[in-house]
Amino acid sequence: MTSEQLSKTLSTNPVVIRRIMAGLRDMGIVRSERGHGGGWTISRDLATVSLRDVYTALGEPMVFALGNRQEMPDCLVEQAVNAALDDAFRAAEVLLIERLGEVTLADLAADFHERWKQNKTKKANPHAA
Amino acid sequence: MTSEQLSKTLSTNPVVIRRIMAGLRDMGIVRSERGHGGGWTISRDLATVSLRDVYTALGEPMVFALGNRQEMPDCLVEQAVNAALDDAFRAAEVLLIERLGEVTLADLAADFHERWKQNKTKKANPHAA
DNA sequence: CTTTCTCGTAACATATAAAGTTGCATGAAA
DNA sequence: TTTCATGCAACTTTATATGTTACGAGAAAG
Repeated sequence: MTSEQLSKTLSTNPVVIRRIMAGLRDMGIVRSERGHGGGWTISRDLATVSLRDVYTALGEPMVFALGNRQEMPDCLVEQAVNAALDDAFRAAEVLLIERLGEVTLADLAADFHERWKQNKTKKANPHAA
Repeated sequence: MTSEQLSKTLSTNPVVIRRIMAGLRDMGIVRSERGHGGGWTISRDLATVSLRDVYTALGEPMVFALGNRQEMPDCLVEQAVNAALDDAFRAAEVLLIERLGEVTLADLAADFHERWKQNKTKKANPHAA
């Protein structure tokens, strides 16, 4: 698919798509081709790509909205608070990334197909139990 | 202390202090008094207040910077991704909050005093091992 | 009872970062 | 050589958190 097509599907802008896909391309998850007939193609078996890989490809963006704080403040109170929060945040982040590593894009595809079937059934029989 | 004093200590604005302290007050962690000689006082034993209580008092702000997404999108792909992410995020959040519940303000105070002593020693003997 | 000091709160302003946009260069196929 | 695509830099817009101003209300001091 082209960035143009993807951006319409996702209600955004082709350049935004390219920005995001660039990370995935550098990790070898997708490939891009220029020129006529070009666009984006998947270049790996979906079963070999985990959400953790995607997270890494996207530059490991900040996981937490909280705790966007100074690394080594002079304030001793702040230091004490940071030490406590760092422990907790680090533990939570480790668990999160571990979980992301357990889900592959193939899993997501399977889940999607499941939902797709459910959806068709529901549309045919809107009032079924 | 007054909001004015606190705001100077924390390099911010008195109104910001009041906004934040309002949550702590509603949870009974601090008390505010108006008028001459008023200000903020701690109203509970620090050993009975955990970081989790503070988190709750602050209105349980969003923990994660990622996944700021629609609850039940029409897009089945988005649904599948959300389901996977929700699992992971929920697990991480549970762990984080559990950890926050294990740290009391008294713990932080003790840690602060430890740092304070260290700091004094270092100032007296800057080149000690 | 008037002044002074404080919080409470709403409304407004500013700053920052994420998202979106424009423009143009580069490469590839028709 | 025209058309279609990505690559990339620079700029604009938008959203949100933070900071600010203004004023009302309560409480103590004089």
